[in-house]
Amino acid sequence: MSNGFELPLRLLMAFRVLIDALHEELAERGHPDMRPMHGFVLQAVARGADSAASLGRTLGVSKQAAGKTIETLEGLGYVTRVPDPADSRRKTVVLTGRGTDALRQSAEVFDELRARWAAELGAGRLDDLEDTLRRMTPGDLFRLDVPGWFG
Amino acid sequence: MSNGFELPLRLLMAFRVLIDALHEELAERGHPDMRPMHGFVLQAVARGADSAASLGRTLGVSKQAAGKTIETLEGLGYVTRVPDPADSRRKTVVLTGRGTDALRQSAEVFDELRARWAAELGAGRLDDLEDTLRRMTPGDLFRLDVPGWFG
DNA sequence: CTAAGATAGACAATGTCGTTGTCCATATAG
DNA sequence: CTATATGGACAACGACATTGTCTATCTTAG
Repeated sequence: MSNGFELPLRLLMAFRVLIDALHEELAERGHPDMRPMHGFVLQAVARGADSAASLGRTLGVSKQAAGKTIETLEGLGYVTRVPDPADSRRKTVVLTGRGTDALRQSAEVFDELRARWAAELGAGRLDDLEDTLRRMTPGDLFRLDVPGWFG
Repeated sequence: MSNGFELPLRLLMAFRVLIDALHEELAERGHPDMRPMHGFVLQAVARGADSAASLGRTLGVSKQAAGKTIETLEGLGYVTRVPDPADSRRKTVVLTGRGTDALRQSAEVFDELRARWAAELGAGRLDDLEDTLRRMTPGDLFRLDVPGWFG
């Protein structure tokens, strides 16, 4: 195999390793129905994408698709929609207690996973890894338009 | 933002950076209709997943889904199906000239991208990155069952 | 103030891509 | 030879995205 092939695959697998571990752990902590996508969406909502239209823009999908995703999350109990008093067209998307819990738990698990990596690699090597990745990736971390990108 | 959140996102973005650059370059080299998925499938075919059923197993999807993917790739001219003389149920999937060209070009571009990273980071840091990733990811690189995994 | 345009969200039709179930032809094992 | 497993095609369905259209509402220009 050529050299260059390995790097992207390792990056993807490392991501998968973390995300799979996250969701295994989340399932045991009361969030068995969370999917990788949902974490992204909840993050986006928490960061201000609090309507179908703005969520769609943040995620790089149509507002209709964003609306359906919100419906799904609403069905799972992670968000609610409340009418916006200042603009009666809008329905503001709000994280429920369960939603904020999911985010808090995700953060905890990610911190634990990072600690596990630090223990295995040594803190220095992990810091180096993060520094290197920071140098090779765009600064704005939250371009979350991942959904259909791969197909 | 908590510390642990950053690592997985950076890993994913680094992967995206490479894959986007690859396909931008591939488009200019005569493969504008290649999608990220297609590279994975062609790889799998080249590595011996030469029937709908075995491709499905390798990719972690049903044989029907694999069959449709093969049809698509066939329509794009990357593979052909030839009857297997030893087993008249099977139709062996074979890379066309265009298919092998796509793989060769991908390898070239990945090598160039890796060289670009080496130039920017220094060869030592890039080697460190790859070593670190190798330590944290499974050995068998070609578990390519990526398709629906994210949903 | 009013008219024009932009925006939020709902609804419908459609496309893509995965799934399961069924079926037939063919290999393979007992 | 017979029973079972396998490869591939076809059909029905579901998840999830798309575009287009519609109404209600907000915002801006004149």
